[in-house]
Amino acid sequence: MAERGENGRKNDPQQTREDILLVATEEFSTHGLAGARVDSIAEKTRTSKRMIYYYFGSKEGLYLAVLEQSYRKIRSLESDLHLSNLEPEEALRTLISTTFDHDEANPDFVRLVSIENIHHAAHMLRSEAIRDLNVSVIETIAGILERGFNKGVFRRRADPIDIHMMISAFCFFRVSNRYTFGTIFRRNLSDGEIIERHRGMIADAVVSYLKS
Amino acid sequence: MAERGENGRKNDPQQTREDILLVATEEFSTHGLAGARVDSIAEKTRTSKRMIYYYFGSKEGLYLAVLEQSYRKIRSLESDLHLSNLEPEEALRTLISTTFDHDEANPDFVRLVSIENIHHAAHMLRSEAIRDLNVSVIETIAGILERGFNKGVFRRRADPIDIHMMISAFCFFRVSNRYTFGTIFRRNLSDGEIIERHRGMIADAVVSYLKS
DNA sequence: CAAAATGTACTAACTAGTTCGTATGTCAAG
DNA sequence: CTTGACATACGAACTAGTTAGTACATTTTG
Repeated sequence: MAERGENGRKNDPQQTREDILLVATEEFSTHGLAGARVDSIAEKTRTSKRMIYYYFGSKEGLYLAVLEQSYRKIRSLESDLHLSNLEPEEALRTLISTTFDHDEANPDFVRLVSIENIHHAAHMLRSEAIRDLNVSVIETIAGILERGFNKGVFRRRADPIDIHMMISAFCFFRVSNRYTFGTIFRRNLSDGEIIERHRGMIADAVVSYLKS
Repeated sequence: MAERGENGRKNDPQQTREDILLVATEEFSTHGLAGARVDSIAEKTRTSKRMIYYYFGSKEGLYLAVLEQSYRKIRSLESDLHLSNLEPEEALRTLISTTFDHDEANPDFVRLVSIENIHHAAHMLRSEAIRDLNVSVIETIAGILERGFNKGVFRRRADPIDIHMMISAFCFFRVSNRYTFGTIFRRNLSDGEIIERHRGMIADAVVSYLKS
């Protein structure tokens, strides 16, 4: 296949694309769409600006590709959790922990979503790939709520999308607003002890809400 | 004082400043710091770009002034609620409703905070005015939690900052992530019915958490 | 008059996107 | 298997348009 030449260049389109996307993700997530610099991305890449336009057409095209890739990553993680054989409360707690840990581990993703919201989700609207990832979580939650209610564990009939929002809000906010919140309240939300406490807190809150 | 001249110009520094700030708030909140255009702000103002630099020194200076003004507005609203003569649960529910309605009514503020987080709260750090607005809410919440626990209404001893975060997260997220969330789940979070449901939901969740 | 407030027109620097030319891979024909 | 033609992948340097910020002159106000 393609071996590393001594000095001469080596064609490796796959690698080039991925390299650009990786660098661009970082750039967009730390500077926003308008703040990101194509030249800056190009420099940090092992290829040139020419290639960015060759593969992605425009700065916006690149941004969209970055966004799509980020969403694609979650979708895959989300699927294989096998919660249906767990007790409702246990299943819910597991799902919450997973969401919590995902956001905590992927600040870039969180920041990109924030940025996309500033732009009124205009790019997301144009991407079918992104628009079609509603399914799994909501169905999973709906199933858990249903089982829990039937078993008498949950006394409240709640809307699964609302529950998902409640979970997302907490997990997302901790990461998205880490800096302003941390500054105002002099608290480091990346601190291990606080992470542990918060992970339990959101789970307890949701569960007690459903039980009340 | 200063009257509107027929055609000639009229000096009105106060008004000029405010006019610029108003326009700039809108511009920064919809385009972000880097995306905002000084020329665009100038055009929408009844004065010129020269004045922006005369009063605010630079684009960043203007951005900071916008941010400070936005924070100053909440601080004032927050103070006069007189919650200490209400029953703990009632006081908490009132506080939550207030936060909820504030965020719902001030999407510009929410967006500015999101933007500031993208910039790692770098500007906020440089503004003492903003850094010093931690006090009131936390003390208020601490008082409510204390009274509630002593009365036996709340069974859980919770950290007031954590509780504030939980409330903020929910209220903030509904506004900050309105577009992506709305797009993915085909749900309009500005819908009146949903607003009502969510306002009750976050209150119930926090209260049931504290009671559990 | 002096200081504060304002308008007009300009500039230096930056930045998204392009032009032009070159190297590399591949695949069919010899 | 080797040649050569064609498509794909790539680099360096350039450009046209934009944008933050300024120089200079003028008017208002106390």
